[in-house]
Amino acid sequence: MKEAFELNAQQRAAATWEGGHVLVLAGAGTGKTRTIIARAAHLMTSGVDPARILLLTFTRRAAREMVQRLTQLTGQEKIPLMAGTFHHFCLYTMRRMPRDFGVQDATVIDRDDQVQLMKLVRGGYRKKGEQLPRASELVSLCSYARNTNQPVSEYLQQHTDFDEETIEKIRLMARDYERRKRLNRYLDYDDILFLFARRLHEDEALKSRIKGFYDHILVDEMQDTNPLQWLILDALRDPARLFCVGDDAQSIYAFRGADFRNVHAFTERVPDATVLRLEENYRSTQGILDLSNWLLDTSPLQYGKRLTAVRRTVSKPRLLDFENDFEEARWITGDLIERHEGGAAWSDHMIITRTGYGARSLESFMVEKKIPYRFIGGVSLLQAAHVKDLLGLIRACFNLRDELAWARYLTLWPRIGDATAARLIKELKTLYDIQDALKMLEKRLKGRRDVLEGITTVVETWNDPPATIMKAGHYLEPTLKTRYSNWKNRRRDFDLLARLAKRHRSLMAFLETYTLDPVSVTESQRLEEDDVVTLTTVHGAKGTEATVCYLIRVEPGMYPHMRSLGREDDEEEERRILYVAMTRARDELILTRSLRWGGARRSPYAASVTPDRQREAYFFRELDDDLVDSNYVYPEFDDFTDFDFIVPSRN
DNA sequence: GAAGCGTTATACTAT
DNA sequence: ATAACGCTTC
Repeated sequence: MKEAFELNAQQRAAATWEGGHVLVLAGAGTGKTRTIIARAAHLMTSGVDPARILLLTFTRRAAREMVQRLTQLTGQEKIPLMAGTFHHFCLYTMRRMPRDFGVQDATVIDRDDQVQLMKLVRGGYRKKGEQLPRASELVSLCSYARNTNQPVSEYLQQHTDFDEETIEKIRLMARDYERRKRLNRYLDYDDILFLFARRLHEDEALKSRIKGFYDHILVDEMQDTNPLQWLILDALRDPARLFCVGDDAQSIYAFRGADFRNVHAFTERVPDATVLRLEENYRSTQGILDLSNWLLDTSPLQYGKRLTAVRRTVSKPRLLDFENDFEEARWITGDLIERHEGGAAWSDHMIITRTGYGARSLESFMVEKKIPYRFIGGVSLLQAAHVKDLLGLIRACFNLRDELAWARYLTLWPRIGDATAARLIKELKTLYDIQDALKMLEKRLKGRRDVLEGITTVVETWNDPPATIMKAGHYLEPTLKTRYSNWKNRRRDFDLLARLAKRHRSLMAFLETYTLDPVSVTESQRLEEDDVVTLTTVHGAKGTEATVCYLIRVEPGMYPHMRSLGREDDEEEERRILYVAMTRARDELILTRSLRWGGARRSPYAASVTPDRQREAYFFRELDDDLVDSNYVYPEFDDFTDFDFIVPSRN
């Protein structure tokens, strides 16, 4: 094996550490990924069987990338190392040990399904005119409590303003939600971690067996792990050694229960652990780091972090002001085209947005100017309405108790609404297999061959995922055509889906993969293309970098986002979000904004959070002029051609 | 009583 | 773009 790529002294010390547990504190751009890969390579050269190394990353994308780089580095074709997210690892292990966990034929549900299911539960609790949190908020609250491993009621009492009566109601709804999931044989994201962690902690023998699988556990993005994930790591360590890498200044998932005590309290929890640091930034120019350092310095918290560039180039970030978000989008797309014509690859450019919604005008310009891009964090392919219709049919055939899938499929047909569907679903839940279900539906829906034929179509092609999708899609076409006005565009997504399914042996495995690792519509369209611009949310940009980064809509109300205002911890997280965004850039960081409205417009929060309040909290309110090159970009003359009449002059 | 239709509110981050 | 809601029709 070739010796690992070049490492500096600190990186090498971490990668070749021979002692016990390690926490590596690694600032942005200090070669965190490189060090983890070098660590894995080092372990392999030292004779560790790669199958005994567990690599836990934050996204599946990160895992794929690391394994790919490790493959290149070691020159081996296939490395049998387990690499993936906590969720993947836990589910994989539970499926591999069916007798110990009993979740083998469960359906993994996404956020949308969680909310749908909660709606059904909530409906049973709401008396007319009564105020209850919306289903989506209930799901967030329950999910947060579970990820931080505390009872819902306790969490609500300590951290929210709900009155006792409402808290009790939410507690009961949370309980019913859990029951309903079990009855439907559903696993939501939280169940995957929770069930795994619970079994490890209640069954010593099982814990020992699973512990025996690994000697080394490498954890990326430790600052964004939550208490449930810590319980898992804690159960698996000793004799396995932990190698956790993180940066508290880049913690941006507190809303999901991430707890940076997993970093701060590491040495208390693991007394024999060593803390190592990576401090030299290889990614960015000093100008980009100066602005990033300044941002952390304005915090009341002490991050104790000052990034210093190894690179010599300085290049200050640019801060460009526009008349409005259309001018901003027009300029960025124009700049991209100019750079591309000048020989730069599309893929050298990344556009970073705080919210998916905030990038809408930009996206329309990208489409209009035909710039190839993929949107990380855009609407997931599996969540598009017509795709959910199709998957409803497929899922229903696989899991008779999947009530959301049945409801979706059955109500697709004329004269079948919520009430009829609910009656049928109740009966379906008492049956054992799809043949019984067909018999029952035949009896109940006399003369409705349309509804039944869809099911037989799926059952007949069950072992050929792309064929099932194409046949089912073809079958539903006449019905869906009447429901969606832009059917032609939507129809294409079925082909995309079939193409994606080709790589999978079973339909449910295929769906599960994309439920745990959602692909946006634009991503799936660009499967074979490498040279595309990346458009991403800040959260999606975590762990990545690009030569040129455009950070759009850096406006009051956006940084910090107005929804965070008034809650100190949330506002502080917004600072880290901006920090993460800025530190993605290698050579050029271009910040753009429009100050015309003095804050976000036409949003329900704009009414409760005044523009003044948004400006007051704005991170760039008192920006040091020396840190950026600022410009106001005037609209081009040609752009004023919208008038189709002449305003007469007065003289 | 259930289905279907038109109008209106809503939009932060995501495994 | 989609879900929720209220109202009309079957």
